[in-house]
Amino acid sequence: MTPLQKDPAKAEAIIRAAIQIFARDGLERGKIADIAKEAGIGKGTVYEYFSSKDEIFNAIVDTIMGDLLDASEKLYSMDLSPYDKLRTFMRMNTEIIFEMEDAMLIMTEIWAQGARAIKRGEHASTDLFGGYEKLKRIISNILKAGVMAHEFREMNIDGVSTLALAFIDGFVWQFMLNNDRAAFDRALMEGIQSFMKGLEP
Amino acid sequence: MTPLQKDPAKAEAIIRAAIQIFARDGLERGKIADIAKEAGIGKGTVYEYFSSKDEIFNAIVDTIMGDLLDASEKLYSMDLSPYDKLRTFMRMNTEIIFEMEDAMLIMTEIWAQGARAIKRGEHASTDLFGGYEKLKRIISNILKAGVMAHEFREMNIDGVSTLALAFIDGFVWQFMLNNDRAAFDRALMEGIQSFMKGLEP
DNA sequence: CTTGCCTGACCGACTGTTCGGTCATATTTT
DNA sequence: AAAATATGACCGAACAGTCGGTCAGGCAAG
Repeated sequence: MTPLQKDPAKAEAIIRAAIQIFARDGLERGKIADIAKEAGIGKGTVYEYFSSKDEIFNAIVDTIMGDLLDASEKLYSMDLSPYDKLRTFMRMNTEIIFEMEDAMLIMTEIWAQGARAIKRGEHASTDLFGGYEKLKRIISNILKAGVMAHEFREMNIDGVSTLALAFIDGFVWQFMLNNDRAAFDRALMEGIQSFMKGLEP
Repeated sequence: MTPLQKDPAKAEAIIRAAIQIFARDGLERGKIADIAKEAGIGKGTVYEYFSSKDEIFNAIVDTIMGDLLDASEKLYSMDLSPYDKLRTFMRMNTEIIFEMEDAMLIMTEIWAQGARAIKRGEHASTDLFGGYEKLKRIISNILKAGVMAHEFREMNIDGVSTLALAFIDGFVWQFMLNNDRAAFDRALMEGIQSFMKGLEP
């Protein structure tokens, strides 16, 4: 449904261009014409690959969330102690998202859009929330294993996994403004340390 | 500059209506006409009080941020131990924001808008970031006092205050989706506990 | 010739902002 | 007190600009 067969490389190019344009101009102000120009194709061609602007949003979410989930699942299946796994999860996801600055700006708007839709009783058109739930489940599993192994204290799993995701999300956001990579790394290290310390038995 | 003299009550009514409409439809899709209708006045009258849509955004930010800062500063000046002060700060702000659901949806979009502007080299038109800095400074001061009093461990103040704000922000966001107040309270309690534990000496 | 991708001019819907005019109220005049 | 006048808050029709999406024709490949 999303990227029709045809030339998959072109579909990807459109998505890349769309991420750039939407990050610069916002979801509403970002013009299809600009995306087409950025991708080096005609406006009409965009509609050969995506039937509407909304569908481009969807494709962006799928791409980004896919990347994030792939990395997380790969990490999850590695042979590490729960403690190290969680620590690495936090650091890795924060850094991945930080690098994807453009995408992050877009995801935020899409998230808000979805939240509004849900408030209205409709269901969000994108599957952003589903991806988020999957991430949360991975964290929950790591936490459970850690508690079982007495590496972490007893805890309300749901509360802490919420905290973990809040951490990642909020952290990146604050550093999106002042692109000081060194300060980011320093604060991230301190933040993760503090977070992990809060889980000790 | 913002609310002209005229009838201050009407300016407030416009802002209230605007928050409602923008939260429902988004910043771009939210129509001035709808705001006017919601406020029970004519479309043209809106422009007697605010010279543009952007200025309404500004007024919203000032209102919300003002409330948040007032509460925080009041708490800051209370006679409590740094530990209790921080604990209360976290809980209070999270709850205030949670209650202001509508405003939060809007702030997020405005934040993204500002981040894009900054990325482009312009400066954000709203003063959202300034308010955020003020909040951060309050937290930093509490933390410093706590370290001094040996209630908290030695730490990178900036990293932890970033973490604290990330906590509040991210936490509320996740619960905006499933309006389960009981679950929110449970997770919040666990989250704060975990956070505070991370700061112990 | 046929097929099918590609294109950009075009259409129509939408909405922020403007502006000339209305009218309730306040102020001045008689 | 009543009439005349002035004020400015209020209004919504009209304007002008913007864009998502369409489609008739171009072009390349087989």
